[in-house]
Amino acid sequence: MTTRTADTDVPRRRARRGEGDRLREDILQATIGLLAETGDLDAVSIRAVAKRVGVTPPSIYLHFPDKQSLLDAACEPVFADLARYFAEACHGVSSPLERLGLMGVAYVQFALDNREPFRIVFMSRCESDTIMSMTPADLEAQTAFGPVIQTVVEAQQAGLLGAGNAREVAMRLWIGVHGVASLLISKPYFPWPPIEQLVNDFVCMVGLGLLVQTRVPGSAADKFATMLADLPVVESASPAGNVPKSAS
Amino acid sequence: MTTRTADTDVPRRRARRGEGDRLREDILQATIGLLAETGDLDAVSIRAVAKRVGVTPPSIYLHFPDKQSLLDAACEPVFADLARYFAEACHGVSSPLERLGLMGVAYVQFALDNREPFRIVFMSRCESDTIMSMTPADLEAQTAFGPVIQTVVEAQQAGLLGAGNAREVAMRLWIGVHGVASLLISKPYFPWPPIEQLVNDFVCMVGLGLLVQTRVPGSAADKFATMLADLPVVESASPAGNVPKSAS
DNA sequence: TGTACATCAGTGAACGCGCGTTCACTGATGTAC
DNA sequence: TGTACATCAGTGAACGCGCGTTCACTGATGTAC
Repeated sequence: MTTRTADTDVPRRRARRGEGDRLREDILQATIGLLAETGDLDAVSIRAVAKRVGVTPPSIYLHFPDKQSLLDAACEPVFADLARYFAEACHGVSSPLERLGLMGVAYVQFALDNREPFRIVFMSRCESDTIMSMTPADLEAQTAFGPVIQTVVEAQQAGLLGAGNAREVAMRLWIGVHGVASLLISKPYFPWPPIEQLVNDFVCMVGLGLLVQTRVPGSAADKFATMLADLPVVESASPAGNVPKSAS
Repeated sequence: MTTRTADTDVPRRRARRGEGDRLREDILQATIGLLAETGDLDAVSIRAVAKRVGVTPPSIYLHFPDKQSLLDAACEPVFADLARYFAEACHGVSSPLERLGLMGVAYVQFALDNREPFRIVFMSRCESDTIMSMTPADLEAQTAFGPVIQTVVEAQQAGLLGAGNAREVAMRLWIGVHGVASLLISKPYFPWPPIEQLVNDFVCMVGLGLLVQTRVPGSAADKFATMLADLPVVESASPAGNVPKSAS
């Protein structure tokens, strides 16, 4: 009745006819679980996954052609998951500027909640060929980057941010929060201040910088000089509230 | 006269008596070279290093007790190298604010010039025990983080930045440029704008954000509201010039 | 209701590989007499 | 000046390991008659 292997964590009931796909799902979950628990890509071997599922290594190959496909499949939902974090963070918030701040916080939260998938997808050099061969448009559509650009555009249209290349502005925002997320993941032992405060302060700083950068005319030198000498008056717009903190 | 191995890249002259340490240096250089050329930590095996030096694997053990020690030794100078980048970037620049911007640019440049060592030291999770067991003070002293904090303090004393926890301000700056550096390294294929422009724009944004954040009183919400409505006048100070660009 | 058979989920043993590391050794180099 | 010898840099073969993957197979499940 039960399938046994010496190396198995849990003896496993053989799937019934037509239920072969159950094992596929179990293998994926085991892979994700191993990634999360060990926090180490090298700890995820075909053998380790098989052992965790309670099955022999060759069984993996009934469902995935090779190891890379398995890893790809385990990381495949990561963009969709991130997009969900974004959507939830923005839910009911009308100010695009505030939404940008909340998305930044959500990005960090997502990274901390999904450390290894995040690490693999956002922090490792080698990617599956699919991502490397994407056009910029595909990238934006499939990597949760599109909503960020869209929100920047909305902020510009609302007069909250000055005009400018929305993609590049979005990249600056991404780059900033990526710094927070990746350092918190790779240097957890570093004597950081409390994470929430760190993230809020950082997002706030970036938001303020972006405001000045896009709205105050002139070169970087001009802006710094202006800021330091005597902050100038620019055409007014409605207040955006506390970007990183309060929702809705 | 020459030492030969089937697997050798270059036949190697045996060191004379008392010159045994020459091999040690060659092994280190080969390791660094392999890291840089392959861009892959996994490509650096004892065997690969030995082959590149033109020596058999056991010879490595005459100079390093194990593989980890070799990797540690190869990455050991990384902080000192970074500190040198910082020093060169700041040379002859009097404004602390401008120096901070130049250090940010230098951090990114350093990362791009030393991709694999940077990756290992700043982007990977596991560290040698020595770093993990350092006190915050040691960390600052030995990781080139100290000069950044020091420069923040100077900027505060000069009235360029508002008062506040200098360590935390320095961290925010580090986090920001780390986002640039790590994304450029791990996602080189991403359709970035020209790197110099990207870095300058980003550093400028962070610098401006920091100015507002530390100098304009009030909560984040207040500051955003103020910025958006009508930028306020704060006590003046001398202009800082174009932070990211001009040196000396 | 019983039986032969096709299907299919999964097994067990083995493959070749490259790895880090060990250990007994070799042979050139320098030194003492 | 010649020779025996100690030193020391480096070798060569082997170890055990875990890896990804292959392949012939087994045996439970469901179906046709």
